[in-house]
Amino acid sequence: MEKLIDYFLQFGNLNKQQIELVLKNVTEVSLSKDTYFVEAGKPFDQVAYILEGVLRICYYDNRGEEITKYFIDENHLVKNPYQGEPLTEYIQAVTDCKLLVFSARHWLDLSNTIVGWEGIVNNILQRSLMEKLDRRSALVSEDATTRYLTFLEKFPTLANRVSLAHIASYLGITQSSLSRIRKNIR
Amino acid sequence: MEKLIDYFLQFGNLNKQQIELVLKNVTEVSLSKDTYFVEAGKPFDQVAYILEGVLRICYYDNRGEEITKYFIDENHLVKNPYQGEPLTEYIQAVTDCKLLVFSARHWLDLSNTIVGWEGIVNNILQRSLMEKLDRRSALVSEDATTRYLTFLEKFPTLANRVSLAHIASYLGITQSSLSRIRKNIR
DNA sequence: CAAAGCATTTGCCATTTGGCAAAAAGCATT
DNA sequence: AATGCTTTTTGCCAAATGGCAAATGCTTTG
Repeated sequence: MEKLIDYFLQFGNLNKQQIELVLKNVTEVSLSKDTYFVEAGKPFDQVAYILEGVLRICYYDNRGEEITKYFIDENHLVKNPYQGEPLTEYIQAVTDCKLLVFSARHWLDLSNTIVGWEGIVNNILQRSLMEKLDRRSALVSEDATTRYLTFLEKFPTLANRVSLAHIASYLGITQSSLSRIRKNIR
Repeated sequence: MEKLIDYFLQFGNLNKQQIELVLKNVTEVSLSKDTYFVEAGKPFDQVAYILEGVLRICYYDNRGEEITKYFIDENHLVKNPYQGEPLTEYIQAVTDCKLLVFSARHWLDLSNTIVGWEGIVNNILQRSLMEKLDRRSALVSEDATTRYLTFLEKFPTLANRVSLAHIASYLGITQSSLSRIRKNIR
């Protein structure tokens, strides 16, 4: 649980009481590999913090291809960017996961009780959105090999835990191309 | 100026006094085509609303290629996502522009005076970040022709106002490829 | 241990895109 | 109308990537 608090403290201050309140409002949840945490079209009002494991956000494009928009790994927050509206994408466990989950009600309690909570959270979300935007953006202008190399740099721990197919669908290349690229790199 | 207010009202309520305050804090600024509004490495603490024209956010990748991360056109807000820190990218006028600019001080005044201002603004920024992320993301898995076609759909008014080179650098393809694609589409 | 089921690699070939340089087209200025 | 400048289009060829199917490798399960 300490990880969770450390995480929030990076973005703002919390006193002891506030920290206790946060901890009181959270529940540990396990997800096994390949399970969907949330499905497109369904509400997603909880907020989750990843303790262990990797999630991916994905959707199907108009040709029916499954596309991974991004991965989220340990020590990151997962929250519906369009609060209150149903999710438009899937959130799937790529590995077995342990999450700390705030229910919608508990999260609301935090917002109402902790002065500055919204600010802290907005800060977190904005930064993580920027990061994702930057990563996705960079891919657009890179060739396939560079895409994979920067992926390795940015997510060194993911390469071994995530299937080729998922990585390929994140990088926007075919699985066989990715396989060939990996061969050529060594 | 009405546009500016309408824009904010989409995301939250403002009473007459608050609206007046917003209008009092804003200054009209003109930018001519190709001018940099802000340069990488410099502080960018103002907030701008585009009345007319198109800006682009761009940077140089490690091969020195200029990359357009996104375009921002009329009736959108431009703000440093990392408040207080210098900008890491360039903001350039792609056409002649008319902006409404809030200085850092004036913007702060609004935050301090208008209850809920931060909330409105966060809402705006979060949504626009999501939109950009979605657009950039989609490009990753599309082929060059599809990239251009979806660009046309999403920014129908931009195609005629922005140079081929800029569009190509946004789509992540070469200028000549783009030219060929346009030929094949008709 | 064998069989079944996935995940990954490979081969072969078609298609797409890039690189580079020249030509053509557009535009503004005189 | 002629000149110079920038943008866009083309041609030519090389390189990168995709599509598809078969082969190989790995893991799980009975």
